[in-house]
Amino acid sequence: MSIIRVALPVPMRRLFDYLAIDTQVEIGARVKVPFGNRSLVGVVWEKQSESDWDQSKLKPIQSVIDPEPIFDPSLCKLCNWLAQYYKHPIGDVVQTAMPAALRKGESSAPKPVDYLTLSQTGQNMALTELSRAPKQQALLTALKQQDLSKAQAKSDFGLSAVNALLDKDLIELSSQTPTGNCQWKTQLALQPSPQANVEQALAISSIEAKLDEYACFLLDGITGSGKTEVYLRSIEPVLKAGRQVLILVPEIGLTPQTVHRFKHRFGIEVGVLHSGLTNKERLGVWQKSRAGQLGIVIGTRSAIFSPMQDLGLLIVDEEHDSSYKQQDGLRYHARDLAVVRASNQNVPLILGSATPALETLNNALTGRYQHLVLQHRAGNASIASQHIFDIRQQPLQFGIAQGMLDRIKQHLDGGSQVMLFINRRGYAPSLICHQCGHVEGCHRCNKPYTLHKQLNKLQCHHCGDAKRVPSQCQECHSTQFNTMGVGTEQLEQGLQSYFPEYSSIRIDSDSARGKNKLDAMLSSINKNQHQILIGTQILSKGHHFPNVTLVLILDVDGALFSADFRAAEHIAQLITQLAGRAGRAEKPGEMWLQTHDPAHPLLQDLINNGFAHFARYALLERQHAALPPFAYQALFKAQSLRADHAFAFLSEVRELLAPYTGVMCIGPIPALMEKRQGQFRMQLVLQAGQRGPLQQALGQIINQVETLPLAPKVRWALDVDPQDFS
DNA sequence: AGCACGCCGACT
DNA sequence: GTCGGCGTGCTC
Repeated sequence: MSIIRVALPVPMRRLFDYLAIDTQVEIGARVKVPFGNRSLVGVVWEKQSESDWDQSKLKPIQSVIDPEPIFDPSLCKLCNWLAQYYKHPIGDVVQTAMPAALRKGESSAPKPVDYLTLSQTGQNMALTELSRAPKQQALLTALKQQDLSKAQAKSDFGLSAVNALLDKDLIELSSQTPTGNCQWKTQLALQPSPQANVEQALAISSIEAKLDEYACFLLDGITGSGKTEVYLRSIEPVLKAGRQVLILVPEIGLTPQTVHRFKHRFGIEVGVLHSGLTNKERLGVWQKSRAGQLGIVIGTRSAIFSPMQDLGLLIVDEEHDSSYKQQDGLRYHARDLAVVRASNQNVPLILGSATPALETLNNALTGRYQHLVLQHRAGNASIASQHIFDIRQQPLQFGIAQGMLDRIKQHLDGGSQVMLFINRRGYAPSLICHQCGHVEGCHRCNKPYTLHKQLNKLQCHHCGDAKRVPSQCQECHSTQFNTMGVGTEQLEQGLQSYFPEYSSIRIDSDSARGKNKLDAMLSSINKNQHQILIGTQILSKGHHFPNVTLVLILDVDGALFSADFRAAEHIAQLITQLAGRAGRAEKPGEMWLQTHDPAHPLLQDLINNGFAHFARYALLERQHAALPPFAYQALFKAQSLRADHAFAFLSEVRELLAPYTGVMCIGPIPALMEKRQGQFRMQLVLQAGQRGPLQQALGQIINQVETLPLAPKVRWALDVDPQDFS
C-alpha cells in the first residue's frame, strides 16, 4: 500500500495522508487532492507504507501534476528547516517557496519557444549582400554561429531586423522546447577586469580557496571600496566551472544598472526576480534557473527559494538591509536563510555591506564567519567628512538652522549639488489648532494625520486613511491652524522660495511612485538638472551622486531617543550610507547632522571614529544590556478590536511558557503602535540567553497556543528573531 | 483558510 | 412561512 503525506495550503501544522495506488509520485512533486468538499494543490512531502490514520478513511489523490519533483532534496530540507525554526505550518512554508503560478497548479514544464534558424537561402547567402542593413547583417552573422530564441534576437537586434529576415525567407521559425541546454556555459565572454588592490586581492583569494565547501564571508567594505569587483571576481571561477550563482539584493537595489554590470562582465543572460514581474515572467525565470539555463540569478528576498540545478555560490548584497526580513505570514530572514542554504548545499556565501548588521558583525568577530575587510577606497570614490550642528535654541526655517542655510548657499554658488535628508513624507507630520491646541488624528490608529498640502489632504501614514484638510477645528471651530514639524514637501517648498535661482527635486515614495520614475529622477539629477535634492530613505540605497558636496540630515534626534533598541544602529547605517553616496575624489563632500544633543556618545563615536568603531561600541552596549545578538528573541503579537481579548490571549501564552525557566517573558504590553486600523495591538516578548531553550519552548507550546479558546478571536502571529517592534 | 451545518431575527 | 446573520467544527 502506497501512502503519501502531502503539504497543503492550510494553516495547520501537519501533513495529510492520501492513497496513491498505481501512480508513480515522487517526493517534491505537486499533486491534486480532494480536501473536504474542495480540491487543492499540494506537494508530496513524505512517502510511507503505513498511515497513522484509519486507512479505510484515506482518500486517493486526484492526479499527479508534476512527473518530476519541483522541490529538490535541498529545497525540501530548506523548507523543513523554515517550518521548524519559525514554527510555521509546513504547507504554508511550501506555498511561500513556490512561484504563484505553480501554486495554482499550472504546469512546471517550460513551454516551447520560437527559435530562429537559418533557411537554405540564408545559409548560402553572402553577408555582404546585407551591407545596407547592419542590424539584419549582425543578426544573420549571429545565427551562423548558433540558433537564437526569437525573444533573445528581438532584444538584441530589434523586432524589425527579425521580421525583415523572415520576410526575405533568409531565416525560419521553429518551435522547440528548451532542453536544459546551458548556452551560457559556452557564451561566457569575460570582459577585462580592473586591477584589484591588495585588500581586494586578499578577499578574492580567501573566497576562491573555499569554492568547494561551505564557508560564510562577511565582506565588510566601506562604500567605494569595490565590493562588487570582489563579487565579480569570485563569481568568475564558479561560472567557469559550469556552476550557478544566486545573488540577493535589497528591494530598491535591483536597478537595471546592477543587472547590467553582471550581464556585461560575463556576457551571459542574467535571471532577474523582483516584485514587478508578472506571475508568468517569474515562472519563466524559475524554470530556466531550475534547468540550469541561467548562470546568474539576481533577486530580492524571495529569490532565496530559486531552484538551482548546480548552485556554486551565494551572495547577499547589503546584507544589513531590512527588506530581507519578511514582515507578514512566514516571517523569514532571507540572509539567515542564505546561511542555512549555503551550509546545506556546501557552497560558499558572501555577505556584503559597508554597514553590517550587528548580528552579522558579531558572527564575524567571533570567527563564525570569515571577516574580509576593505578599508581603502578604489578609484574615484570619496566619503563625506561628518560634522555635528547644534540646533539648541536656534531658530529654524522649514526645519533648517540659519548656519546651515548659509552653508547650503556656499555650496550651491560653488556650482555643486546639495542633498537634504528627512525621514518624513508630506508637508508636516501634524496639524494643530492655534486656538485650542487640538491635533487632528486618525481614530483608527490614534496618530496625528500628516498634512499633504499639494493634495490638500490629511493622510494617515499608518492605515492610508485620507480626508480633506478641515477648514475649522473639530473642537473649537477656530479657522486658525498651525503645522508642527517638517516633511519633505514643506522642505522643498521652503528651499525653492529661499533659493529661487536653483531647481529642487523631491525624491520620496510619493514622488517616485510609478515604474521607472525613480530612474528618471536619478538620471536628471546626475545631468545636473536639479541642484537641491530632498529625500527620504530612498536616497541612501545604492545610488551615487558625484556632484553632491553637501549632505544635511535634518533630524537624527528621533532615532537617538527611540524605544526601539535597534534605532541607533539603523541611523548609524543610514548616516554612513549617505556619506558614501556624495562627492568624488577631487571634489569631496561634507555632511552635517542637525541635533539637539551634540554630545550624544553614539553620535560622537560614529562621526569621529567611523562605523566600524561605532559598531563595536554598540555591540558592547548590547552585551551589557543582554540584547541581540547576545540574546535570542521571539515575539508573539496579537491584535483585536477589543484590547482585552488581545491582552488575555497573550497572558495565556505567557502562562503556557511559565514552566520554561530559561525563557524570560516581557509583557503582554501594548505594541509601540498601540492601535492601528482600529485594532488594538499587544505583544509578548520572549528572550533567552541561548537559542536552544527558546526554540524548544516555542516548539512545545505552539500547538497549545493554536488551540487556546481566544486564538480564533484575535489575529495573532509569532515572529522569531523579530526586527521590528512597531 | 474555506466551507458546511445550525440555530435565531426581520422580510415577501 | 423563508432568507441570512455568523458561531462552531472539520478537513487525510
